[in-house]
Amino acid sequence: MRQSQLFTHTLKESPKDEVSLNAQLLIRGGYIYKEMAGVYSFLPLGLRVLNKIEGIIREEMNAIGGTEMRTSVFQNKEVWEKSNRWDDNIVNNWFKTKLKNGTEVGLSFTNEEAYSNILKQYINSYKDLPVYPYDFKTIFRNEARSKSGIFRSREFYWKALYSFSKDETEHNEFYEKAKQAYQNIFKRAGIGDLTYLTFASGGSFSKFSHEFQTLTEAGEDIIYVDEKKGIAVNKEVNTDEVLKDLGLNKKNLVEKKAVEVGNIFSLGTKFSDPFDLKYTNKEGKEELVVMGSYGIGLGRLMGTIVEVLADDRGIIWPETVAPYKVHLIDLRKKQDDKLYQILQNDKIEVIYDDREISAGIKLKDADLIGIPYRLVLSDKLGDKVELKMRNEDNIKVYSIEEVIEILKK
RNA sequence: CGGGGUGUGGCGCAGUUGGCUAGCGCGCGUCGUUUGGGACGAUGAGGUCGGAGGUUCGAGUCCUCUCACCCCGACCA
Repeated sequence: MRQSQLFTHTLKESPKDEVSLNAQLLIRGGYIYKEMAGVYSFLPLGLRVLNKIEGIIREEMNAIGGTEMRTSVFQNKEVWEKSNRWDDNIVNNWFKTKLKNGTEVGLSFTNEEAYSNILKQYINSYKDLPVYPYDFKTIFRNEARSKSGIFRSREFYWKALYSFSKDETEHNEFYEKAKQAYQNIFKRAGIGDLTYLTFASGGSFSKFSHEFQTLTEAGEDIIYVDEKKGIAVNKEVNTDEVLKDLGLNKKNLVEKKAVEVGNIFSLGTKFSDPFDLKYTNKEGKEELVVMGSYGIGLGRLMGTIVEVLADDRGIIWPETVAPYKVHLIDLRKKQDDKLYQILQNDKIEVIYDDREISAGIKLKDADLIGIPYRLVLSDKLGDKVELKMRNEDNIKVYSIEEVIEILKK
């Protein structure tokens, strides 16, 4: 990508209606555009990051047997009445609209009903289980108040997987796998060290649900972390009884603010029951399917990475989610695109700052945009090229051949 | 939904007890000089002050209504 072709440009100052660091940097860097409170469009750079995150999640979900599909955004009132979640008095954050003929439809705010309803048609026998369908899609929640930049928005892109298992044992087996997959995701996204498996309230079918909470002052949640054991409990379940259950000692817990980047929980038969989602077991008897739910908000994850890793000069993307691997900056009087072409031919993702503007602006922009490898071409370097990592201070000079070898790794 | 605050060129802001042609910085166009950390000079374009109504000789400034945005709280499958 030639930066001269990128229609976005950076902002020196933050828009006044954004207080949170994640939204400030993402807007200043040209990653997102605020449409209204709690609603953001993703610009070219932002979409690339979102796609990278999606790729990581997809790989991890597929690795544990997930099968990707796409549920509709419009939702059928009758389906939701089965689980008693259509009524606005019960679920207060629905967006609803009407067809021309007056039929009410809802806009997805979660996916349990859609999946339960669809899978009912395909699950008949124990031979059909277990299955793990999931999707990425935009969902809508009419939050009373959106806040914290892209942490809590009214429209957001998420991944939801639902597990359909024959019994508790089979469910628990998958649940543990999912837990591990989630940890892989956050590790690969560069926030593994700050993300804690956190015990939270479980609802009617299990003692606990599990949240993945990333430590940051920008978070909305309070958690209590046992750093040695590497786990945490959410404030909402931080009681003596729970701590005893988990074998945690109050003295080892530290109170922290955190943001929930993912959560998984066991649903038991909460949905299979109202949807009459049953299968016939080996003995010819009907049994209810045991379900689980596994969600991640991609925008929130993206915001969290920004929030946690940024420095005072801008964003610092981990290579795994960066929009490009390399930011090539040409400071020479006579610019040419030779190195850009070489990088392109070697399939190294590169954004090339070919703009005819001052060196200072290019360097400042590179820091703000936060791409991991920075290559600088300059008249004072001759045929050599300078390499600097966004998250390091030292600069090294290499020949073109050498730097290509490094970047190919 | 309760409380507090803010709306003035693309972005960030100033605008006094109502008074003349609404300013400043950044950004943008043109010319020239610059070229390793958001360069400098000259010159130019761009706003009708969130919206509607009202008071007044006169409203960015006062009043009423309204919309949007931000913060705190409540809420958060």
